[in-house]
Amino acid sequence: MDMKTVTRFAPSPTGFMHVGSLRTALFAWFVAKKNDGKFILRIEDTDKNREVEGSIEHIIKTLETLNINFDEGPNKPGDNAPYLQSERLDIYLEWGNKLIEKGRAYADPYSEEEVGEFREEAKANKHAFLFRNYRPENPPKWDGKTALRFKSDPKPYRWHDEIMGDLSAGPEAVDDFILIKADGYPTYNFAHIVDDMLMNVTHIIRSQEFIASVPRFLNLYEALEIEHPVFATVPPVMGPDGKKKLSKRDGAKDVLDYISEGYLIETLINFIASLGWNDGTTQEIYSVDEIKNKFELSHVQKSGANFDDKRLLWMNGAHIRNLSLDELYELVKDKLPKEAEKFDKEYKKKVVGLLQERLKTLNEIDELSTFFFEEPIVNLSLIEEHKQLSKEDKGDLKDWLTKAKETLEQSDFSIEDLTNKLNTLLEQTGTKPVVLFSLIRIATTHSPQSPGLFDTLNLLGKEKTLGRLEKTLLEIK
RNA sequence: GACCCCUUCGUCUAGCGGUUAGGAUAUCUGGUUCUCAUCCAGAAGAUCGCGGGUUCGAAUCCCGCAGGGGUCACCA
Repeated sequence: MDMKTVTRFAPSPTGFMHVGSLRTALFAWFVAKKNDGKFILRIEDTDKNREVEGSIEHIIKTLETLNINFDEGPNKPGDNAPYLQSERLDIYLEWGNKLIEKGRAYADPYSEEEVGEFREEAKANKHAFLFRNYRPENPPKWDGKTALRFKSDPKPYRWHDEIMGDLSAGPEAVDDFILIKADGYPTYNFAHIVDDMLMNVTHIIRSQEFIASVPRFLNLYEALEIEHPVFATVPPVMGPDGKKKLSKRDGAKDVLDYISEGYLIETLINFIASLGWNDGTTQEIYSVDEIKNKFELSHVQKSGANFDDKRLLWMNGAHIRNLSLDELYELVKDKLPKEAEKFDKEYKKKVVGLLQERLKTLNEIDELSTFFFEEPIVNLSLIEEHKQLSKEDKGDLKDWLTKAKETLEQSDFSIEDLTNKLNTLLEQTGTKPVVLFSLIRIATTHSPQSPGLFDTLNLLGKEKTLGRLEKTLLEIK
């Protein structure tokens, strides 16, 4: 018997993937890969009304962008094809008929409206609604034009969940539910059980909205005379207010948006995995491979976690700093200012190197590197609003800047020489570093922030530095 | 109305009968010749939701309660 671990991610094609759905996919992927198993992408498209066009492609694109590679899926057929439930209708019919033969399924003689009335009635009497209380005595033979309903065998259940632990529920949690809808499509409740069985899925990793349905699933597994896979229920990801599940309405966004905003794949995976999972140590920053190797369902938190984007931002900076210069350059080379294309790769790489420890997102490279590629517009307000420089006399400032220019004219612009000459100037002018260095820094970058002065001047080079100083001197009256 | 699950610094979390309740982030302070950031050092921040028990001893085990979340669809 093949005991290979098989997990699946089974989204419905109703839109993009957000943080919550990505986490479920990630955990399933980790379980498969850690155990050298198989990861399947299955699309649960059994509700035509809710389907959003293009979302299957979008989900696949998301998984591929994040390198969450599945072994089988709609565009990667294997032993278990097809992977769209809408293409497996004959399979569900076959298994539905088996249940009819066993006396465990029957044609639902009621219309949706009639069932709705039963429900209202139960609600009015403050009772829990159970369809089985309305179960028809002699249901008609099922002709496939009405709903096929499961004939439940109510009983209490105790079961184990790899994350939630030991769970239990009474017989009131077991009811007759629809297996196949009047339109011929199966419900999730039926289709996923049949598919997981046929695809040899060993672990069902799903979000917690299904936990209340497990007793009904257990009853169906029994009726089908099959063993159920390992269950693992992932807690919800909450919105920033911590009140409710993160939803699109509360600002949950497309995971791909984070990529286009300059977050790294590694950050996203590290961050989302850390929302509920840890390895018991104090480590915070993990590579994807590390998580894959260390991941354990038993170490997943039971309670919901808040999505805190400040922590995400910190983690992104940490991952950016862990990158080699070559890796970082490849990631940001297309995000540099337009003018950067006029410069050679070596220069651009040096700019990226100086900015690496300052980046929180990749996209910040544009704004932070502008003055390395474009001639800045002289901005004296940076001097006027400077804590120290604003206290100095304008004439003195002009004098010091002139002397700085004269000094730099003599420099070969190596970091060593720049350091020596500017430190000497510091003594000659009797100024403090905060005054002289800030002044030169602003006069050459006209930017509220930059890398260190010597690094900046060294990279800008003599010609540009002197040109900018001259331009600034002309503006100071 | 019924059923189920959850509850440790603001946030993410460690902890699984004996800890000064640890780490990270966020916040604040100081240092790193200049800004921003990094890095380093430090501060503050949790009566472990509340109330009972069991025990020599409980954040950890048991029972209530409260708060939060989820489910009760011909949606997944």
